[in-house]
Amino acid sequence: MYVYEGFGGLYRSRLGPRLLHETERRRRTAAAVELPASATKLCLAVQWNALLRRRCRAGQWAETLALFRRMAAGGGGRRRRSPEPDRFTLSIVLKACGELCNLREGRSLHGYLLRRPQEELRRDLFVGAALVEMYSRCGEMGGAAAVFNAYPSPDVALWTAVISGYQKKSMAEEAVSFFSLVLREKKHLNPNPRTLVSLIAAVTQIGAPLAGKSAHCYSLRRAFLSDLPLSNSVLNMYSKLGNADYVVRFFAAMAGKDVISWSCVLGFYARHGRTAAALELYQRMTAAGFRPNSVTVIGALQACAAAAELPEGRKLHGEILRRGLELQAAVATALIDMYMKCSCSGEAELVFSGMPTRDVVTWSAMVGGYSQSGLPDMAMEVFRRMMMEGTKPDAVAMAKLLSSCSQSGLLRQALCLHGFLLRRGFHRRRFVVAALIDLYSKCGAVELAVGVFTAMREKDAVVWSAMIAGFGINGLPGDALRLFREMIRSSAAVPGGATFASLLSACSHSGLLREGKEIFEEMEVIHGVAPAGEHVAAMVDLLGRAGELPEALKLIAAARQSHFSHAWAALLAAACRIDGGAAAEVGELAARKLSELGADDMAGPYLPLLQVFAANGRWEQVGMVRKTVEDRLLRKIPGRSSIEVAGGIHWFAAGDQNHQEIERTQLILRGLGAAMKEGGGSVFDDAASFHCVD
DNA sequence: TTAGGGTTAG
Repeated sequence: MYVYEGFGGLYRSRLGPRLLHETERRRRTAAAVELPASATKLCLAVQWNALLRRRCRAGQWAETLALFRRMAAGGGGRRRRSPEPDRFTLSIVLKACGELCNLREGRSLHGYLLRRPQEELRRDLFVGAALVEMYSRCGEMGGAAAVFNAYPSPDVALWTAVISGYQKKSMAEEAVSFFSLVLREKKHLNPNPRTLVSLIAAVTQIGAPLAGKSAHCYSLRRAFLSDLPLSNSVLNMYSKLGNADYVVRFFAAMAGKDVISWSCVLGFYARHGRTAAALELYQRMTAAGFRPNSVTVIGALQACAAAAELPEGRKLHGEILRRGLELQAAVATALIDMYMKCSCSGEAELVFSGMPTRDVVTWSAMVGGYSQSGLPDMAMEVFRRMMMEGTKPDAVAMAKLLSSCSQSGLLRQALCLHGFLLRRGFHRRRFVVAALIDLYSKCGAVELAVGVFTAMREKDAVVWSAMIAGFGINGLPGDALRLFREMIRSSAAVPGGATFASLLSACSHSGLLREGKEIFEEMEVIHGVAPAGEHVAAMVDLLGRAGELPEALKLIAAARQSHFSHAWAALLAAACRIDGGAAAEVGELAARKLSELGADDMAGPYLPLLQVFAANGRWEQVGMVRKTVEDRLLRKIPGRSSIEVAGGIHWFAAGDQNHQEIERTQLILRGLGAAMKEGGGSVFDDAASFHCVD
């Protein structure tokens, strides 16, 4: 007797499946149907399994479990006779429990299994793997390891399942130690390519390149690298642990490559700013006949975004539309990000509005995009819309919003946001705290920034650097240097490039020449941070402000060529602040060097040069520079200042001669100050939060 | 079993 799902329900037939008519077969694959009680009493476990498997394959996990409950209850018929679940039943139902994160039902199945009299079922490694998978998916890794340990002779698949479970639950250290423990204790077990894939994924997560290399060597010795997923894992490991040489060599040596291998290297280039190499690889890949998928185009879009390569980005957009990849939220988000980074907010908005569904990542890309475009009000508006439409912000969205608000420098807004993130528990995330410290610092509320900094228990280099920078931008270089010393003395955080950039900038703005020189030397010699363009520029600025132009020139001569544009621009700016013929000559030299480097596409550097020539009465040169600016239609982005008064924001252009407006504002401020004194207003009501942009 | 969207400090 056979039981089939068919049109209108379930029916019995004495015919075997081969004799069923084709249309009947089609009906069987139709939507799942409710099981009629009368029909089920005759079912055997095999037949139940077929029904369970069908629901399982359709991803109908809840229905799978419901069906199993009916099976356990004897199908609900009069002669309640429940068939004995076999290894297939158990593994299907355990999978459903895992997918639904239903630990209770999974555990009860495990208990049921242990109570079964059949020894072979309890020793069945197939069921064991399903149990491990169920516990892993439910995040109950103790249970998964216990299943492994309970087996008298576990196999490599069971071992791999536990390692993979740990790794997928971001317990990479545990994955590696479980691998080592079993390798030591169970001599009969040898890792297979799958085991190594999970191990290498864990090693990559931890960021342990030595362990990664050793797994690579082991795979070589066992001749496992013909396994494409394994060699892709090794490639990914090298690409994440940042060794460009290994990535290129390993990729070149790979006998077989697939779209994953190509996408992995493409992503590596994009993440490391090697945008031309990334786009060239994309061309090579398509020329070699590989079809780019969503991951590939995301990598290529990231490269375009990093290089602000709008024409390439637009071409990719066309390709994405042709392949129908824009429906994937990840692809559309990468497109939005690319357009935003290429200063095309209009096109980003078009992509955004065409998306069928948006998640918090998409919204954050819009918030971040408007922030980068210098439109903090738009960023706030998008954030509000996101909240209105019921998408909850995550830590990244908060960090982006905070960083956007730091452009407006509105203390009241900062206080509101601080309250909001305290209520939602984001204050525990270090990168959010760093953004908050930065925000308070830019609002001029350095004491509030210090409060946030002090309250953070485990500070990383970013948090420390944010506070150091906060002191610097508030004209407190002594505090910045003191905090840096404290960071070195009392914390395990390692100062990075940005830490030193903040310190040098703090020294430069306050003219602390000796301290700046010490920091610059200490940076490379003691802390092993090679000076980047911004460090050289800050140092040139510091020397230039102190009038030590020859020393600044020496520093540039010793710098790497890639740092030249930063350095000459800094020297030009510095030279313009000094009177005298020597300064004018150095300024002229710097402008010429910038022109040779092709780094003079904005009018910015030319304007101070005009001042230098004018101050020295070199009118002929003034005329020449002016002509260059006019001929090349160069523009300078005008600076603006804002002042917050009683909730409203007043804007001024830099160098605004409209004294009446300024005086009026000052009057309002004075009036407000007096009113607040009378009313005993708190600092949080302070209307005089002042900020300069540019 | 392998790759993948928006992260923070100047």
